[in-house]
Amino acid sequence: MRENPTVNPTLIAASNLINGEKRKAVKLPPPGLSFLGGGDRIRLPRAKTQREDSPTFNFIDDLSPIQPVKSAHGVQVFHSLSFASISSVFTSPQVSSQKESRFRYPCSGSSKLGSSAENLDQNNLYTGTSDYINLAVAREKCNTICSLNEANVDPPEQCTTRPNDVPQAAIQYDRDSPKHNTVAGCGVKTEVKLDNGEALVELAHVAHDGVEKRKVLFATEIELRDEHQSTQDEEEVAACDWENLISVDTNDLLVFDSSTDSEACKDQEEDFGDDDATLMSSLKPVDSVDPYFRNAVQYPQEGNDEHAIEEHGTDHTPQILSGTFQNQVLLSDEDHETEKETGNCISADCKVESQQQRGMRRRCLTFELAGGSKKNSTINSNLHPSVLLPSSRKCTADNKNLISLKPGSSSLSRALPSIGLHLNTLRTIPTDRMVTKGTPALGKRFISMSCSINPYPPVTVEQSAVEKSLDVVMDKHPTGKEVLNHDVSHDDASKAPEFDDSNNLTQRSPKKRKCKSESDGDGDACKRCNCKKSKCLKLYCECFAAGIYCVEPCACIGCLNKPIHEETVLATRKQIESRNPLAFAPKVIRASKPVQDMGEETNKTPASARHKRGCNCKKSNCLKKYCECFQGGVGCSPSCRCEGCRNTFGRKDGFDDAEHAKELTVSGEKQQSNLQEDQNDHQSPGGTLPITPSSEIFRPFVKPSLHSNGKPPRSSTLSIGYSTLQPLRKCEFPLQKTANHFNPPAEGDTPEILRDDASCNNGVKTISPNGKRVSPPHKALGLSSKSKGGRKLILKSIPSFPSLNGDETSEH
DNA sequence: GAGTTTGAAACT
DNA sequence: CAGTTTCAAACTC
Repeated sequence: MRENPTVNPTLIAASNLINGEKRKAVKLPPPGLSFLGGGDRIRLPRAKTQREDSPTFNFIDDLSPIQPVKSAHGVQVFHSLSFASISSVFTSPQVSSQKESRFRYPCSGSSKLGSSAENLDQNNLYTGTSDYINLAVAREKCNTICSLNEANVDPPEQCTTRPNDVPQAAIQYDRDSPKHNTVAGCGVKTEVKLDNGEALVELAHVAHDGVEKRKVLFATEIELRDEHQSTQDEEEVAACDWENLISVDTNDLLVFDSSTDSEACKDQEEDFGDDDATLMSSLKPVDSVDPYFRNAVQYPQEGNDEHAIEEHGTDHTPQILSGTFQNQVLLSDEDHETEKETGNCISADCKVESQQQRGMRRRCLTFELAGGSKKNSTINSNLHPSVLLPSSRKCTADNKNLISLKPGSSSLSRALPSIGLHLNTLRTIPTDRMVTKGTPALGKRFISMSCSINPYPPVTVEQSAVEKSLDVVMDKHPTGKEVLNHDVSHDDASKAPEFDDSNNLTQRSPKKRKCKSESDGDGDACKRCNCKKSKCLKLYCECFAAGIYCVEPCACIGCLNKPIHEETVLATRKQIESRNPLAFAPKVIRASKPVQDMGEETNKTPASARHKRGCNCKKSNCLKKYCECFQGGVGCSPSCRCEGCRNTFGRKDGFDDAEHAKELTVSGEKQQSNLQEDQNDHQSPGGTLPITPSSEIFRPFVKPSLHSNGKPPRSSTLSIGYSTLQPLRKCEFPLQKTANHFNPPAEGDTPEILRDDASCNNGVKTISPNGKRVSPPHKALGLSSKSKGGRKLILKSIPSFPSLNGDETSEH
C-alpha cells in the first residue's frame, strides 16, 4: 500500500488516507474541518478516484470550501496553511476542550488509548486524528523505541524570498537527501536540510519521506511566514497568525516526528499520510502535540507505549495539559538514543536544547509518573541557560524567535514555551526550573507548568522598565531585555535549581529563595514557596497555583505539593477547580489584539492584557506587587476594584490616553486625579506602550524578563509569547476557550479572557466579585473607548481572537 | 532576619 | 453575596 517514497507527498498522503481504514473509521468528517480542507487539498489531487469512493472524502469535500487542487507540492501545503483562516485552525472551544480531555488522560493513567481515541474522534477536526490513534496503537505495539526525531527548523530570518520555491526544494531534498538514514528497527530516519540562502532547515525524521517533506514544508512555510512578516503589514498580520500557527505546527510536527518511532509506527504514520500528519499537527493546536510528546516521552522512559499512552490520556488537570507545550516539545526531542542518530543533523546547540528539553520532558513525565526521572535532571542542569532562552523567548518573543530558534533552541523549545498552562505558571520559569531543576522528583511540576504561561507577562516595555525598577533581577542579567526572564530564569534556574539540591538547603531561607526566585525573573522558574500552613495545596502557594510541584528550594512546611503526593495534589486541584474553574488559569490575560487590529492600533494599548479578575487593592495604590495587576505587569482594568489606583501599567479607568480623558469623565473616583497624573507619568509610557499586538508579534518581546522580577514573570513570558505562543495556547484552549491565536498562549485563551473582555466591556459584572468596578460607566468607557481606541483594544482583541472570538462571535 | 503590611484565598 | 479569617508574599526596618 505504501507508495513510493519518492512520490509526491501529497499523493502519498492521499494514498495513505485512503489506505488507512482505521483512519477512515476514526476519521469523521469534522464539522469544522476547515482544517481538513488543507489536508484535503493536498490529498485531493491524488486520490480523487479513491476518495470518491470514500464517504469520508465525500463528506470532507462537501465541507471543505476548498477546491481540490491538482498537485501542488509544497506550495499547496503552504497555501493551505498560510491561508487557512485562523478561525478554522483554531477549533471551537469545545473542540479544544475535547482535545484537552485527551491529553489530560495521562495523569490519572486511567484513560487509555480508547479514551484517547474517543477524544480524538471527537476532535474530528483533524483528519489525522485517526492516524493519531493508529500511531498510539502502533506505539503500543512497538516496544522498540525508535529514535525520536528532532527537528530543528531555522527559518532564516533574513530569508525573504520564494516561499513557493522553498517547499518544493525541500521536498526534493527529502527525496534526494543524502541524509536519508535508516535507523535499524526504527524505520527510516530522514534528515532534511534546506538551505535557503541563509535559511537552513534541518529536519530529522524517523518517519516517512513524505512526512519529512511535510515537515520541511512547514519549515519553509515558517520561513516564508517570517518573510511575510517583514514584508507587509496586513500580510504581516496574516503571516503572524500563520506563524503562530506554524510555530504550533512546527511543534506539532516535531511532536509528530517524535511520535514516529518504530517501523510499525512508520507504517501507521504513512497511513497518517504525510499530509494528515502534518496537517494535523499544523492544524491541531497544541493538543495534538501533547499526546505525541507524552507518548514520546513516556516511551523512552518507560519503554512502554501503553504506559505512555495511558499517562497521556489521563491528564486530568487541564492546566497541566496546557503547560505541556514546552514539555511536549522537549519530549519530542527525547530520543534517548535517537539523538545520537539525529545528532548529525542537529547542531550542538540543538542537542543542548534537546537535553534541556529532555529534562523538561522528564519532568513532565515525572509529573505524570510521579516517579520522576531524576536522571534527566542532571542533564538539564548542565544545559546552558542560553539554550533555554530560546524557549523562553518563544513564549514571549517574536514569532521569529519561535521559528527561528536556533537549532539549539530547537523547535521544541519554540513550540511551547509557554503555553500554558494555565497557570500562572510561568512561562519559562517552570521550564527553567523544570529543566534546571534537576531534582528529578522535585523538579517535576505539574507539567503544564513547563509550559508555564506566565500569568503575568510583562506586557509593555514600560512594564519591563517598571519591573526593572522594581526588581533587581533584571539587572543581574546582562542582556537585559533579551535575557529576559527566560534567560535569567534559565541562568538562575539553571543555577539555582541545579544547585538547588546543594544550594537549596543553603538558600533555604524563604526570603532568600524568594529573592532568587524572583530575581531569577522567571519567578516561576525559580519560584519557591514558603508555605507554612497550607501544605502547598492551596492557591496561597505560588507553586501550587502555578501548577508546579514544590521543589527542594521551597521552604514550605508539610508540603504535599510533590510528585509523591500526586494524587492528593490532583484531587486538590480538582476541588479548587470545581469551585473556580479558572483558579489555575493565568491571572493575567493578554488578549493580544488580533493581528488585524494591530495594524491599526499598533501603537496603542498594550493591549488587552489585564488581570483576570482584577485587583482589589486598597492601600498599595496598585503600585506594589501586592497588586496582582501590577505584579503581572498589566494595567488595571474596569474589573478592578482597587482604590486609588495608580498602576503604572495603566489605571483601571484610563487605559489609553484617549480613555484617559473619558476616565475622568466617567466614574472618576479617586483615580481620576490619579489617573491624570499617572497617565501623564505612566500611562503615556505604559499605556501606550503596552504591547501592541503587532509589536508583540514581531518583536521578541520586550521583557518578559521583567516580569521575571517578581512573580509576575510567570506570565510574562506568556504574554510575550503570544504571538509565538499562541499556537501553544491552543493547549490551553481546552481550558480556556478563547483562542486567540495570537493570544497566546498563556493567558488568554481561557474563556475568561473573553470574559474579561466582556467584563471590560460589559463591566466587570460577570467577573468582578464586588461588582463595584463594574460600574456602567466603565462599560460605557470601554465601549466608548472602543470607538476612541482605548478600550477598543479589548473589544477588538476579543474579536480578533481568531479561534474563539471569531467563531464564537460569529456563532453568537 | 524579624516583623509588618498587604491583598488574595478561603471560610463562614 | 458579603463579611471575616487565614495565608503567604511583599515590603520595611
